[in-house]
Amino acid sequence: MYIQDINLSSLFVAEPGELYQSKINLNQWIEVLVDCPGSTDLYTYKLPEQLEIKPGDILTVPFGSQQVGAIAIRFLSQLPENLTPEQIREVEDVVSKSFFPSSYWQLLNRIAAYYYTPLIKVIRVALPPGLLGRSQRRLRLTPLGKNQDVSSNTAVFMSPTAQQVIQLLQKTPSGDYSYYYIQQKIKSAYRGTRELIRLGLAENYLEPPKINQPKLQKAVTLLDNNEEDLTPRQKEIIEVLKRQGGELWQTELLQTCSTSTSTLKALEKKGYVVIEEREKLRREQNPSVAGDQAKSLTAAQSQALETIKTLNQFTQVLLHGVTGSGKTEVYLQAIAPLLNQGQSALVLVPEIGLTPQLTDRFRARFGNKVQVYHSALADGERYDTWRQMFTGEPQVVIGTRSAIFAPLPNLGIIILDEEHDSSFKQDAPIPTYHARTVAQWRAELENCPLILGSATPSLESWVSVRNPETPPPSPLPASDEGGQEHIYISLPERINSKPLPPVEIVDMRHELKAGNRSIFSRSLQTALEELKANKQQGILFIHRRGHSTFVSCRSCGYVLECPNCDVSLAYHHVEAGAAELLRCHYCNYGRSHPPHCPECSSPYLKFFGSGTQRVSQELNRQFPHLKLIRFDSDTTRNKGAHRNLITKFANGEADLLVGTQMLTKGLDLPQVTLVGVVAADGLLHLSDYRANERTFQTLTQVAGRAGRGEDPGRVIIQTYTPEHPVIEAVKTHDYQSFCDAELAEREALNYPPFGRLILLRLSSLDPIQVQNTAQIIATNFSEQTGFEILGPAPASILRVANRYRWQILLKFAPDALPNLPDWGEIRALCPASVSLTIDVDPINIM
DNA sequence: TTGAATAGGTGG
DNA sequence: CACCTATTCAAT
Repeated sequence: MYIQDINLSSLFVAEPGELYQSKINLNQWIEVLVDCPGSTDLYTYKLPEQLEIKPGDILTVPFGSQQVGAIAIRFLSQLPENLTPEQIREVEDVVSKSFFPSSYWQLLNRIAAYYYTPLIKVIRVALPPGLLGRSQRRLRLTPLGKNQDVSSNTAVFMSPTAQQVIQLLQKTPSGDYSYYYIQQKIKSAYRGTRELIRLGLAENYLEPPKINQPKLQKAVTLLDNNEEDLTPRQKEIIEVLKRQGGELWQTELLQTCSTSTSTLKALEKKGYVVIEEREKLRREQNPSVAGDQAKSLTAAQSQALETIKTLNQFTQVLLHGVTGSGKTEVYLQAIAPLLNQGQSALVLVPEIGLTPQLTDRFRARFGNKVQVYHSALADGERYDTWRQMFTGEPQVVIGTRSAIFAPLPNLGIIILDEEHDSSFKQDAPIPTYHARTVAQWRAELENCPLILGSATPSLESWVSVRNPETPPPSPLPASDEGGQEHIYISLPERINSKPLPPVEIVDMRHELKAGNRSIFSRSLQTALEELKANKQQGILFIHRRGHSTFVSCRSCGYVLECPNCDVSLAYHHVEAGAAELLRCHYCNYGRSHPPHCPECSSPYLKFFGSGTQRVSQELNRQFPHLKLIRFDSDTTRNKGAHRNLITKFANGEADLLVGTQMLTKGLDLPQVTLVGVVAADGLLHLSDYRANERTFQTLTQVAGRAGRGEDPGRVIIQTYTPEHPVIEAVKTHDYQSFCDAELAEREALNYPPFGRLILLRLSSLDPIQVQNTAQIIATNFSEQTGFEILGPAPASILRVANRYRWQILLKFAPDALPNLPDWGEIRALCPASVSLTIDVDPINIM
């Protein structure tokens, strides 16, 4: 059922020359992969006369009763035996003449095989959204239906379901919804819809796939001509055009000259200009940045740069640089010569919205050669950026996880910044790929270097350079020919010889004993007091957003819970006057905060646990003179909000930045001297095998925000378990000893990077059915050998958004290529109501 | 995904 | 048996 059945490796996507050849060879048919779950086979279509189609093109084809997206795979000169010409339909349209090089196809195939995902789904993540369109069955009201007043007794008689459907449709101005939506809203709606159609109140239609189109705009181009018969007004326009390099968008020209199209048309008639439609690239609007020059490097930086510059084939480099050691400058200078040689660079970062500073630096250095590509772009922008990459222009693409698929034809280098970050791993939907793993394959296929940069490398990357005899898991046999494949480069010091900030650990148990019941230790309080006096800035790190993590009744102990998930509701304090809100952080359910306990009616409801809001309130109370900015996913929801908040803070409009995880990622604010962690324990006590690693990384990263400028920094971490080895390691900035201890533990239990994991996630609305299915699958596994089975076990939060979740973890020995289960068979064990996701190399196993 | 076919259930 | 509803299957 998976793609191994189709041998696509021979599948070429052919070189340009061959294509015409093929056409002349009277290929009448083409095999395509259709974008439909559950159909991984190739389907044969007829090539229409008027369309020129080649393998690799993205198509629209009729499939059953609908139109779906498809990818052309290969020509066929003869029909397969089981098909007759009458059964074959014609390709509907060519959506995009894409032209992936063959290494790109190999990459997609490898991902499909490794992550047990149908190839079409891999293609879907690689393409910008809206290219693989599909038609939609919709229902709309006829004029008669729009004017039908159901409640009046003059109305046509109809059944209750039909009434429901027509009322739903009448609520929207267009009177138009998809069948799918109507069926979600109204149970057994199809009966009602049929009735409405019969009564002539509604009609059903097939909406053709909407596909992104290049945006066309009228452009005016100046032609060489002697300017004789021109009116003064026309001369003026020609002058403006000349000054702008002979070409302008019509709208802009009209605006600058405050003229009208008729004047332009007159000029066109006289043969001075041409007006024609040109493709306009939609790009994200960004404030322009001043240019800058390469900075001088420290000894360690130049050594790193020299090493990287000599690499001209696939090599994986771990660039381990402490926070503030200037990794970005090394990236910039490594990329510069490549661009001059006509090659492109791909830079992956954890979350682009969080790093406007990084993109700004790239823009300042490389100007418009920098393209930003990530899922938060508007579809049109994303599509245009993607198309633009095919041109082969040397460029730098900065993007998040999915940018690893950027179709750059001439890659000279791939860089993963903050490579330890877990947002490089996709949890859902499938393929559950890790951008680092994919980057390794891509760099290998493109034969270019891969730079993994981090102050706190993942144990996987660390092991791959430190113990070369234990290679990281890879479905490929390690190729030994030529050159060293893994290199370790260290930047052990901050630039300008700044020291790493000292880390003070505060034992909160002592604070309580000493009578301090505030959430801030005395030490942190003093530091906050001093902040304003010294005109310095600080960062406070809190593990959670919201106000309180749960609300409980003081009389009976009742905890307010989410009706859809097995978690307590978090309290969100909204602006004064607005309703107080309880919100579920898993399914986003919200309700108002009740005045009394729903259980015993006691009015004494108490908030427990502190989030960013609570801490902000507390700060305002205790330190009213400190101005603060809250920085979490509540306050940064809008586009550009990160940049605004950071700019405000950088301009000194606030003294303190209060926020969550986002603070740890790539902030470079020289004025920050103080970093406080309100409670380190919340991070530490998460029960999966990576909790230690993640805590170490987060704390080290957040600590690294302090003391990057002139003034020395300091870090205060509050905890109830100061003796914890991770806390100790953070205190001494000792990555090495943390690693040694952690690796020993992982090795003993065969956890990654020493063993491989595959997690099966099962979920269903029916609690009994998931549990049974999980049991059946696990039993089925137990007959096989070569791996260990952990579970089945309920997920740590059994129910999320009303779905019950169970999981089975498979652990494989490090060396043995496991006898993998037959996933088709496993899937067959799942009833339709239970969904199964296979997560290869899972990171989140909660 | 969706429409068609089919199997299973219910009331007349 | 007619009618309704849920489930399964095929699609080039």
